[in-house]
Amino acid sequence: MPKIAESARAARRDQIIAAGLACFASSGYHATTMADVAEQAGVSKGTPYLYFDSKQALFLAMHERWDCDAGQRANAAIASLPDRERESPRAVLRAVAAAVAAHVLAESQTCRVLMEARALAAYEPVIAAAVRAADARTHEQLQGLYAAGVAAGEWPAGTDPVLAARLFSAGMYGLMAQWHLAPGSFSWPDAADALAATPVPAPGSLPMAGSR
Amino acid sequence: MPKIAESARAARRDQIIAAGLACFASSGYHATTMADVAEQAGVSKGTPYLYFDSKQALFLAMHERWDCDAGQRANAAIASLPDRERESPRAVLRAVAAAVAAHVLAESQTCRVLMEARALAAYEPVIAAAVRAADARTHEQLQGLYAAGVAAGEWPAGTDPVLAARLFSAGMYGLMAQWHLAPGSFSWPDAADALAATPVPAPGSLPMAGSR
DNA sequence: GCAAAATGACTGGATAGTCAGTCAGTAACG
DNA sequence: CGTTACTGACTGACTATCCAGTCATTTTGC
Repeated sequence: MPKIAESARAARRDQIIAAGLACFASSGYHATTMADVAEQAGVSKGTPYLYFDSKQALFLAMHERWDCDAGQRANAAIASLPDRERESPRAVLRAVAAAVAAHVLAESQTCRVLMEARALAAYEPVIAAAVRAADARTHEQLQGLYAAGVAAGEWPAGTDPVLAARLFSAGMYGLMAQWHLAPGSFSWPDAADALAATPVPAPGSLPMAGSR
Repeated sequence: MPKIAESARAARRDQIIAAGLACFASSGYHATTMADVAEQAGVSKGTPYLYFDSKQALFLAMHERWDCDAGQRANAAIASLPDRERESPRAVLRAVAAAVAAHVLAESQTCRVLMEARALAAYEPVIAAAVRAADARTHEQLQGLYAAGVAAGEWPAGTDPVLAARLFSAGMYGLMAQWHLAPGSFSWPDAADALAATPVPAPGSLPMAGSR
């Protein structure tokens, strides 16, 4: 019944996603027209709608793809660690940070889309849901790492894994934003590694600063 | 010769900026029309163009306004510290972090606009320039604080003030992004304070993690 | 040969920015 | 002081353009 092989259909879908990636990354979501995407993909204006219900649906598909991609990279980085280091949550976290840094350097297009998704999330509930879901998964893994690290004595006792994970992901995201604003203005690997290695004080562990 | 007093003109300008803030914060830059802004301000569709050349110019004016506001808040927070603490760079940094946290909680509208400006900066060179300029100023102050803190022994010797400042601002920005994505999901004051109190390892101070 | 895939002209709606005209406030003049 | 001439702040209908999504038609794969 398939007019074209399943694989051909998937390939065309990928082709459109790739075109969307190129367009959205170089011009942003709003400045990109579906006609741009179609032209970039070398198909007619109607074809993308045979694979995606709407511009937003195409964007969401791309976001999902990036998410899978980044997760695979991180997992590959963990898998490639020597056994000895894979036992150390801190070493794992640093490997993940390094993998993300490498990913940002190698795949700036997909990162642009990730950043844009976050921006769009502020006003588009559907995109917000997708971003939140991706965030929740990342967060869970990070919390697990920090919790294990605290248990192993690699971070100070009393460190709050939830807060630590939040600060780590916030820092990575902020670094990405800075990188896109001023590419090359700092060393990604150094910054990412510093973030992964930084101990996070438990809240209240230091006396509250003065008035305010 | 002006038909209206200079003060009246400034008031009208402010009125339009305020309307823009409300509209851009609630709907975002692209979804907000100049007609929306005009209606919100209670003026006709042509009036905003008597005060701003374009939609983008209006947005830039708002961004500048926020920037001044935030800087003033931070300076006020520093000024209100007891003398003893004002001598301590770390205490100053924590006060600034607390001020920013308070600002985010009290003025979520302006923060939304700041976030959006960063997102727009990816594809709008004029906005990018404005954001970069604001960033550079912030960064300079933070670096000064960290440098003074290292000199005073409040951060570990060898801490790189530039990297530390970058990680702090990245963290604050990332926290803002998380807050907008899931408001109320964490304690801003705690997170901001942890960020300000965190020591940042010098790059290379720890052995590089595994392969890659 | 037929059904699905692809096409591309088309539509309906939206919007940034313009401009000819209105009107309120000011000043100059008698 | 009252009238008139003038100025520029303000208005809102208008235009030129753009674009997401549709659909009748053609092409293609099986």
